[in-house]
Amino acid sequence: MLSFIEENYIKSIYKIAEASGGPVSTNSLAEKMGIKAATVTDMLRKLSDKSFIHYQKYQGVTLSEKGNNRALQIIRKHRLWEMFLVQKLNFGWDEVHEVAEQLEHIQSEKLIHELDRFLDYPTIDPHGEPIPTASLEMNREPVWYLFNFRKADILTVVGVSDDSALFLNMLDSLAISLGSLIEILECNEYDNSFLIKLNNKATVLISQKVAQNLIVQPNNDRK
Amino acid sequence: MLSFIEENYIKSIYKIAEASGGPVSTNSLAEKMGIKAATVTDMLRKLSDKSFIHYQKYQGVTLSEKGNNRALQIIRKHRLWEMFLVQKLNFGWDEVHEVAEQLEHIQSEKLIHELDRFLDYPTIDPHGEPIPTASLEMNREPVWYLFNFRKADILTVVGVSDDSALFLNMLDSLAISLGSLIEILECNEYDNSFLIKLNNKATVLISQKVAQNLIVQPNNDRK
DNA sequence: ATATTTATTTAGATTAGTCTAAATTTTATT
DNA sequence: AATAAAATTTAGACTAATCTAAATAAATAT
Ligand SMILES: [Mn+2]
Ligand SMILES: [Mn+2]
Ligand SMILES: [Mn+2]
Ligand SMILES: [Mn+2]
Repeated sequence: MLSFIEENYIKSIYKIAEASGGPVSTNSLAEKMGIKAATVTDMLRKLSDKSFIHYQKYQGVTLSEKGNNRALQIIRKHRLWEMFLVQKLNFGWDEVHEVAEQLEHIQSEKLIHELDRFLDYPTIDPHGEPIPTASLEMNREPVWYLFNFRKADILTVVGVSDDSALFLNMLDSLAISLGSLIEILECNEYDNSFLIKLNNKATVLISQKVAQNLIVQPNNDRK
Repeated sequence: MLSFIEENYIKSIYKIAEASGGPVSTNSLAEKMGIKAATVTDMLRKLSDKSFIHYQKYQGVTLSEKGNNRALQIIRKHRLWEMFLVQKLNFGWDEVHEVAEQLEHIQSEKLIHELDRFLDYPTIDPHGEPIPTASLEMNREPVWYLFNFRKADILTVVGVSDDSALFLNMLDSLAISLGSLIEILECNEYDNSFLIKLNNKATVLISQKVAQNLIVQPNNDRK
C-alpha cells in the first residue's frame, strides 16, 4: 500500500516527465509539490527501494514500469471523478480539480470499474484531457493549442491543459467555455497575444499564456 | 482541519456513547479501534485541546457540541456514500462499508450537498440506518429487532445494526435480505435461537446474535 | 583549467501517530 | 479498611514526513 503522499510524488514525477520528456530533477519535483529538495531526496530513496522509480544520485529520476502504471491508475481515477462531478453532481469545470485530488486516492477496484460504467466509459475529462482505459491505455490524439494557429483561422475550444481554478475562473470571466467558437482576428508579434472574435459576437484579447493553454480544434483546413 | 485519524476517533466515541449512553472509557475506545490504551490517552488530550471532547483524567470522555456535530457529519457522509454505491454503482450491501470508510473523510461541502440531491435525499442507508439531514437531524424512529418478537409474529426485514462484511455475508448465505418476509415458528429458550419460515418457503434457524442485529417491521399487530 | 554558482544530498531536528513498559488511580474483593 | 485487580496515564522510544543548515557534486563562467 502506498500513502496518499507517495501517490502524489508518483503522479508529480509522471506529470513533469510528460511535459519535459527526460528524467525528472529533484528541484523540479520540490517546486511542483511545494516542499524542500531535501525532503524529495528522502522520498526518492524510499520510492526507489519500493521499485516505483529508477533513481541514481544526482542523475534525476524516471518512473519504472510499476511506477508508470500506478501513475496512470491515479490519473484515470482523477479524471473519472472529475467527469462524475461535472456530469452527475452539477460541478463546474473550475470546481472539480480540488475534490478529485482527494478522490483519486480512494482504494477500490470495483469502485472505479463501476464508476467508469456509470459514466458510460468516457474517453476525455471535463478539461479535454484523455482518460486512461482500465488497461491503462490513453487515446492520445495530437492536441492543438490556440497558440499554434494564425490570423483568420476558425476554431472550437475542446479543452484546457491547465486546470487550476485561477485559469478556469479567468476563462469564465472571458466567457470562454468548452464548445466556444473562436475566429483569430489578429496575432500580435509584440507580446504574442491574440485578438479573437468569440462566438461571432464579442472581440476579446487573449494573452500568450492563455493561448498556450487553450486546446482547440480547427473548423477550416488551415494548419 | 482534522486528520482522517482524528475523525475516526470522534466517530468511534460517538458510536460507543450511542450504544452505552454514558461516557466512553479509554479501554473501550482502544478496543474498538484496535490500538493501545496509551495511544488513546494521547489523542484524547489532543481532541480535548481542540475542544471536540470533554475529558477528565480517569473519568472517560464525552463529545462536546462541536464534536457531536462533527460525528454526525461523518456518519451522514458515510451513509450517503453507502447509498450511492448500492443504488448507482451496483454494490451489494455487504460490500459498501469498507469503501464508505474511506469516502466519509472527503472534504467538500458541495460534494455532499449535491450527492444528497443526486440520491433524492434518502433518509435511511442500505442497512436500514437513519441518515442525518444537512442540518444534522436524524429521524430516529424506534427500531425493532427480530429478537424483540415471539412465536407466530410475521415480520419484514428492513435493516441491520451490524454492517460488518462477516455478518452481511452470513445473511446472504441464509438468503436473508432487505424485504425478506419472516414468520417466527419457534423461540428456543435454551439458546435464544429462532426457528423462522423465510418468504413462506425455507425453514431456517437463526442464532441469538443474528436475531439481535436484524431490524424488522411487524406485519401484524402483536408486539 | 580554475573558480564560481547551482543542484543535490547529508545531517540533525520536529511533529503526528503509534508502541511497550512502568507508574498511578480507580474499582472490586476480601 | 486493607488489599488485590483492573483501568488509565506517564515515560520513553519508533516511523513517516517534513524542515533548516551544512556538505558535496555538477554545471557554468572566467
Ligand atoms: Mn484535475
Ligand atoms: Mn492528489
Ligand atoms: Mn457502514
Ligand atoms: Mn473512517
